[in-house]
Amino acid sequence: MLQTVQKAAQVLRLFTPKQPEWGVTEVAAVLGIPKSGAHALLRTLAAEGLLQRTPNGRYRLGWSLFELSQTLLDSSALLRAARPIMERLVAGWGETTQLAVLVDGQVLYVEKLQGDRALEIVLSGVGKRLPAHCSGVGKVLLAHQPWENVLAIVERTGLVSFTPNTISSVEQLRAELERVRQQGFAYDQEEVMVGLCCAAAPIYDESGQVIAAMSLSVPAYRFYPNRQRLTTAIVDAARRVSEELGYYQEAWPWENGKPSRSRSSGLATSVPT
Amino acid sequence: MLQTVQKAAQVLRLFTPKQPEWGVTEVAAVLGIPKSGAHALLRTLAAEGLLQRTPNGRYRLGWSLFELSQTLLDSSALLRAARPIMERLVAGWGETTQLAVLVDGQVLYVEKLQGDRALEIVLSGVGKRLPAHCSGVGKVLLAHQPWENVLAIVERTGLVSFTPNTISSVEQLRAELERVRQQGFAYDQEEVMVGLCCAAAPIYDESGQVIAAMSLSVPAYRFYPNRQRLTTAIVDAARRVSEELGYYQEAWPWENGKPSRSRSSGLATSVPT
DNA sequence: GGCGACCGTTCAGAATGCACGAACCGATCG
DNA sequence: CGATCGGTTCGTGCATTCTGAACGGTCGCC
Repeated sequence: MLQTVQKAAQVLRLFTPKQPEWGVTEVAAVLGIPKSGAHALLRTLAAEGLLQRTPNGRYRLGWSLFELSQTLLDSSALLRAARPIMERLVAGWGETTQLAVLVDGQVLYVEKLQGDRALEIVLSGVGKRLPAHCSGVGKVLLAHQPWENVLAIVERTGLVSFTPNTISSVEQLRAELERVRQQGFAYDQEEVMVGLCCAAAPIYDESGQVIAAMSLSVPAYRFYPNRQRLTTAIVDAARRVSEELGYYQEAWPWENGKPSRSRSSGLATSVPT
Repeated sequence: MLQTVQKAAQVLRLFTPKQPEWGVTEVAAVLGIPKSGAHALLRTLAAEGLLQRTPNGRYRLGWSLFELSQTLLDSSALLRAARPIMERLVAGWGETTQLAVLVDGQVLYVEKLQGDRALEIVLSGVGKRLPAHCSGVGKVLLAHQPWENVLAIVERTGLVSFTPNTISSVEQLRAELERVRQQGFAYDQEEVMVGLCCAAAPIYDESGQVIAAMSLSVPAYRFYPNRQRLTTAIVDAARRVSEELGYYQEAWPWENGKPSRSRSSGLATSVPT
């Protein structure tokens, strides 16, 4: 694990919408490294285009990151597969649908399509992160992680409470994740914001790994009466995306680890690399 | 210049739309480093979320890059300032307008608004790179670089010819950049694609540095009759963006280097090396 | 207007962490 | 069933990075 690269990545992660500009001294202070080291990191990253210098000698994120991100999106089967299905979902329900992945133990929202009946959800947004324990997509994603990973995440970030409904104990979380894994979907019942609910379902890639989660966000008063229909809608949509990605299940919510390969020999071999 | 970080950045740059997936052995071969080294780089980058693993053990770009890119866009005054002005430009002319920056000696397109009268320009596109010597925006950006930088870029990448009009000699380039710098705008007269022209102008930040370029792309048969009006339109639009960014010029296309602050002792003033 | 504090940058010595090649393991294909 | 290819691991020696102190420019305060 090359520590120099780790530190470089740490430096990149410092740059947030709230603090998009950093100086050598600040970085050194926050990371607890000597100024000269921080300087070397920043300077190298800037030379590589991952950072750029401001007129006053400080640093901001560089355009290379934009290029890399575009390459990622361009080559990402996930977004290509999910977008049209999300559009149909929004057209049918008029609610907001979101697509998210797990990054570093947190939920990263990758796509968000807003419906005409939808209320504006300010907390989540494309490119934004949220803790995983409180949202529908977060619980889906955590549920398909090894429990030891989940524990490590929780120990690192804690279980921040957004509303009285937010999961606040590890035991509660363990039970909830178990349920989510078995039933194949998750609810967020006003756990991140009072009055806001959502139903979320996992998206599998061709190897059976859960790589993303999709959700329909609905105001509470429209959620509870329609829970069943919402659930089937999001589960079905997520299943269609998974199939688009090359995941052909025999029995659906079954054995989260590696379902294919050994089960019925012929099937897994037909998957193109 | 931390070489480990340099190599990590090199690895990231390998991932392109054409080859979005790499294995350890390939990376080691292309970079000329031992497999174990490539493995360490890839593994670390993946652990940091800058790469992700595919089901078959190879590597693709990771979602962290998407997050960083969104942070960059969110905090970028350039795009915020340019977009509305580009929209008005498109509304007025019905032609395509583009915004580009210089990354690593090449033009990186950052925004592209297509007009209703416009022909589809396939070569350029958001997140795509092109050589700088052949496009309007590229010539504008090069013109405001120190000539030694330009030389280094040309020596590294050569002067690829797209059409008979493409600049193909260093002397030709030097003269053209000199003209562009003095007149404050550049034309691309079918230099990248036969039948396609554009007019481009520089965008300055508050310190007087050229940080981007804007262009109007027009089919040749509409370009030549309207060249004068196109020129004033794009120059004016770019000037408005610059002013939005805090650049208040006294006399406009004048003294490319560092106009404000100090006149005589001006060379080493703003950014120390 | 001059003094001081702050910040980015440079430098040289010291040890730590990376580079390297060989060996391991698992999958894939003939 | 064996051979080849790809990803992974491991231990050692050397070079690279880390460290802390000093430099020089800029800004703000007195």
